Amino acid sequence: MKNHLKVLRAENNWTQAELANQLRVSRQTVNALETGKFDPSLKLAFQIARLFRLGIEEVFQDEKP
Amino acid sequence: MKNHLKVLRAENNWTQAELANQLRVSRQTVNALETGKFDPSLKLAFQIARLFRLGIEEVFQDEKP
DNA sequence: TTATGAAGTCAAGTATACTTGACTAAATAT
DNA sequence: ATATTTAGTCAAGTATACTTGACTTCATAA
Repeated sequence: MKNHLKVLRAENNWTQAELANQLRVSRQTVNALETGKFDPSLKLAFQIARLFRLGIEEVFQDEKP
Repeated sequence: MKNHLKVLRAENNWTQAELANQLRVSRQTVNALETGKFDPSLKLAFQIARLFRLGIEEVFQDEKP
């Protein structure tokens, strides 16, 4: 699963900690998502898409569908 | 998180086992999703949306956004 | 009536998402 | 030169997604 989180965050000039606060997850979770350690839950994916006012498919893309 | 899985499956006249096979998950997982026991992973949500040729937001809806 | 298929559920186990706390390294500010 | 901020990472723990195997109940078929 690919995501554009790092780019979207950069566009908003947010630190990982600031993004984490808005999503109500830990800074380490944001870092792990950006560095591809794991994929978010569906719930968190919804929150992220909502925050950036995008569709889930715009933020996340299935690599091997 | 709400989902329309049961309706979508019914529209296709599939059993839970048949749907599970296509999604490559267990029958119990499909049942648990339909009966609201838990939400799918983002990966599985993508697979489900893909199978029914819908967007993720059309199949799943965040209850308390 | 008996058998079979489908849905629902439970227990116990494994895998993955997410947490807290701590530490390093690099960049930036003082 | 020193202090602070940010990103990245690790370990250990908790929460949730998903598995297998078994069992019950209901509906329909033989």
